[in-house]
Amino acid sequence: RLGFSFDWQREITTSKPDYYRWEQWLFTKLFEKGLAYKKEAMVNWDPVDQTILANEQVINGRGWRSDALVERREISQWFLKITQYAEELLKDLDQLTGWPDEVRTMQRNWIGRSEGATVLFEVTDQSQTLEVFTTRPDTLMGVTYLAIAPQHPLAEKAAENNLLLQKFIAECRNIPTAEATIATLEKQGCDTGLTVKHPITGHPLPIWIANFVVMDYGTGAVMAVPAHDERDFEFAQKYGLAVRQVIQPADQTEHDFTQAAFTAAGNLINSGEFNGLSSPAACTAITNYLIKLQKGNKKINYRLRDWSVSRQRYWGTPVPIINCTHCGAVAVPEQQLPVILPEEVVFTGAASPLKNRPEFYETSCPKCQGKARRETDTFDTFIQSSWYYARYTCNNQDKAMLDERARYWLPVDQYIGGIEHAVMHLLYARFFHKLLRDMGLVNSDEPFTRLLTQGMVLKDGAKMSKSKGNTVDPNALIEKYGADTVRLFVIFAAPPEQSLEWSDSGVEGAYRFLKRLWNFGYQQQGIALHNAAKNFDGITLKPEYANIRRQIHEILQQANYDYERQQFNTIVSGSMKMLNLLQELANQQPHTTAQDLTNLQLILHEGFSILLQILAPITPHITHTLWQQWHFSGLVINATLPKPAADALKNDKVELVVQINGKLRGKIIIDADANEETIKTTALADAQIQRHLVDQTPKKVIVVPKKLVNIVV
RNA sequence: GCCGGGGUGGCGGAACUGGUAGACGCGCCGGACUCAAAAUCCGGUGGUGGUGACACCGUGUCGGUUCGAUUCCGACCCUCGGUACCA
Repeated sequence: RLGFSFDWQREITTSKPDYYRWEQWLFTKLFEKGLAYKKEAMVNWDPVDQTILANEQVINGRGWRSDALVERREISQWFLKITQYAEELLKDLDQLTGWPDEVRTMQRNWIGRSEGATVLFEVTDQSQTLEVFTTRPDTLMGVTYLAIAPQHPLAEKAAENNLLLQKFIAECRNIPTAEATIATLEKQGCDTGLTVKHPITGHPLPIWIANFVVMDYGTGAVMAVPAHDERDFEFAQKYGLAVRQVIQPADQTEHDFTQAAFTAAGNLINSGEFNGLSSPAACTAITNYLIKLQKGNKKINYRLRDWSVSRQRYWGTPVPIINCTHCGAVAVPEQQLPVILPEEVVFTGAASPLKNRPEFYETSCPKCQGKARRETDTFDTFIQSSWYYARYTCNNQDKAMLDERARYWLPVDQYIGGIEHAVMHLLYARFFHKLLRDMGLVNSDEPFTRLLTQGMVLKDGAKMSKSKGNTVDPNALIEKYGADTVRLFVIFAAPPEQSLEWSDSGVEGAYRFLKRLWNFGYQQQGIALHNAAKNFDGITLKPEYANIRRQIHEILQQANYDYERQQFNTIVSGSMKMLNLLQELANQQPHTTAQDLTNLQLILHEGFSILLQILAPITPHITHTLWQQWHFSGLVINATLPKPAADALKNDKVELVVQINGKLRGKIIIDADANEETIKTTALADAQIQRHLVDQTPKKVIVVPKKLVNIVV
């Protein structure tokens, strides 16, 4: 009813096997290529409800329903190797010029490429080493301790005969997995009693377990340089660990190391043979030295982690894997796909019902034919949203995931979605597109050429949602005001990227405008008959008419620009201005000479056609009817927005603002082609300006063509 | 915490590349029409002072650059989105 144009023949349902079978098929191919693999990962475990919780379901460290303290648990999960595409996902952001800059920046930061080095520390009295990654090898001589994650194998080993450590590690098990929680945690640590040897000096350094070191980033261990890293500094202050300065600020100023770390680059001191080197030079020198000692290497590290795609939930695409005690994880053969999710299941309240359903999980190994167990995990729903755009092109293809139609249509010209999808969904979709490309299913590098991220709809300051009960039913509004009013209001309320505050009185305003438009169209209909075949060739308008026609074309010019930059709300305000202008002009008709009436009506005729064309995409129904009533040719919906006429935009007089010291003090009207000297003289001679300049001598006069004159005194 | 937005009249918002702050609309005030109301039309509407011409202040806060800052720079406050199992 709102006049949207959906092609329902292309409808897809991601929860049906004819859709999800293809992502099962893709997964088995990725498994063969080594791009899908299994590893242990941390989840939030609710010990009372005996279930895995999403981060959203953990509130202040407790389960949202049971209120029990959440525990971390390590379980085996399926991952896709998105990190193998990290470099390309990063590099290709440069070619996405049709995307908002902030989205590209967020993705760049999310991928988080950093160049640095790995350093190996030998653990004293143990035949093992501890590897760390650092972006600041120049600070190596300032390392005073090492910090490892509570889940690090070395932490567990150190705790074997240490009750204090066991207690600390146990406490850390109650930290939820969300990054925001970990990052805002009070920093806490515990000395393991173990030490490592500094790779260059051989000095012993203590190893601490720290609650803020995460296993997922780098190696789960960091070298701490409290003098030159804020977090290390805070930790060292708290536990009385040494602070050793090795970087001197480049401007030779003294830094107070009792207050804060000095984190900028500088020149090396207290670093033996590396003294005097600048930070960048030292990074290279120290890394090379470590390479020579075989105690380190250059390394590019990414913040981006591999994508965990298994979920221990029932409603989803079953992971197409069979676990065999002899053969390990085996992909379900193509001819056995899809693995259909049973829909008649019994919910027990705890684990996924698939786990209680032997007829689902009991199967045989495709390789050795022995007894085997089917995976009961399902896919993350981000998988479904990562390729649906491609499936629209060939939703009825039952022999393949995609066909030549996908290669014909893709990439998507214009994609629209909420800003909340700026990173995850859009990064996963880009990743999937590259996977599909590498399998020959699509032939472009990126899925979406242009991206518009729209804002949320708010009511009474809060996000409009069913759960909050603050929704507005569009049907009631369409019933009362019609589809065009609803469309116009929504477009007029805010630019699409901004959130939109719903207001009922705003709807009234939109309705009023359309009524005025309709009335104008009806009252002035007679004009259409006499002007259909006419144009402005050879006609000279009197100045006030030329002025109105110029304003009409200026609005048209602005509308062209606004459609281009997708700022639709100002197109509506432009249309309102234009109707005001036309109305004003139409009201003059009874008081006009016969000679002028012809020209006046010609302007109205042209102006109304422009107005309808500007509005057509926003209010298609009313403009369609008015377009026909006025006998304009074809259908307005097929018309392309006209460009402004050069002769209409021409203006021989321009208004210039006159400022004194940047303050508005007057205005002058002057010939458009007046030279700078004339402009200056006219401005200074202006009575208004003269009054302000009493007893003051201008020092300088700045002329900005077509805009203003600023007199500096 | 970190990453990315946003903050302008009573309200939604406009101001394109540093150059007239508040377009357009809502609301409100006054008027016309009407027995009256609704609808419609006309006028006014950032604040303070002034009869007035006009002056001063004003774009989250504080500071800076500039002839000139909503726009650029620095610091901060508030708020929204994301933070890898909400999607």
